[in-house]
Amino acid sequence: MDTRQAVAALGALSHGSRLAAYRCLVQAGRDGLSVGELRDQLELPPATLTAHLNVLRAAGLVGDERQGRVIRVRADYARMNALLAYLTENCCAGDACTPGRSCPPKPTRRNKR
Amino acid sequence: MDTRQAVAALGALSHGSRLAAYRCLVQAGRDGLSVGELRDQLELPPATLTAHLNVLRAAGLVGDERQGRVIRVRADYARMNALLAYLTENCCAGDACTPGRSCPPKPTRRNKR
DNA sequence: GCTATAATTCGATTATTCTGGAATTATAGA
DNA sequence: TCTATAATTCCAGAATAATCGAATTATAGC
Repeated sequence: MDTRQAVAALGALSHGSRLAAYRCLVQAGRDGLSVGELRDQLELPPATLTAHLNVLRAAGLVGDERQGRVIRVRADYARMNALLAYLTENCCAGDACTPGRSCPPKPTRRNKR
Repeated sequence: MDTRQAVAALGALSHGSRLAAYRCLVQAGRDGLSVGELRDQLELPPATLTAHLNVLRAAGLVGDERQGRVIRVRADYARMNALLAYLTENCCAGDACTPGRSCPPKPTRRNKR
């Protein structure tokens, strides 16, 4: 995972509704949830939920599969692991921190966020 | 760490410049860096850097101490550990995930983000 | 083809964040 | 006290994100 992807993943999770959605999906396990089930849990209007899901999708944190009329959404565990690994490697805390990494070059003008 | 704090921390890190700043501070270790040193590394205008630092401060990810004219900024490792713990506990990935947690109640109207 | 249901995209509005120049505050040293 | 330096706050404009009703697309079943 590179910095760009980490920023996208962090941004995707930095919203109460999206974090809640992601947690529901993690808790739901391998089968995930349909969009409708998620909607019942989170009580969001359809367009709003879709917008949030699109952010999570773009960040690669969830994947989905159409099953007939229903779209089943799943947490992408590998992605979350990659994010945790990124944070641990690059932003790790306390005594276990490995020094010696160079300060990253400044981000490119576009897409800092 | 509660959800509110996690959202704040994730939001603080979800920006290229702030993530870069935080990484510089982690890499700098216990002594941290002065704001001026950070400015040299990141090449940001003073007001912009201060604004970003204020976000990191509000999220509790960095702390600072005035030393004469200079303000020395340090990464708060405990906070990052708490964030990693939060993500691991609530959004953990793959086979090690502990099921059985309940889907969180929907966030309050104000301050979802 | 028709109807019903699931979910999305479209489009417009509102809210929030980002950015950075200029003015301000804080401190050190002469 | 005066000057210089460090960093901040203030403020406004630009950019981006959030929200969600209405229209649209996709699919199933008859």
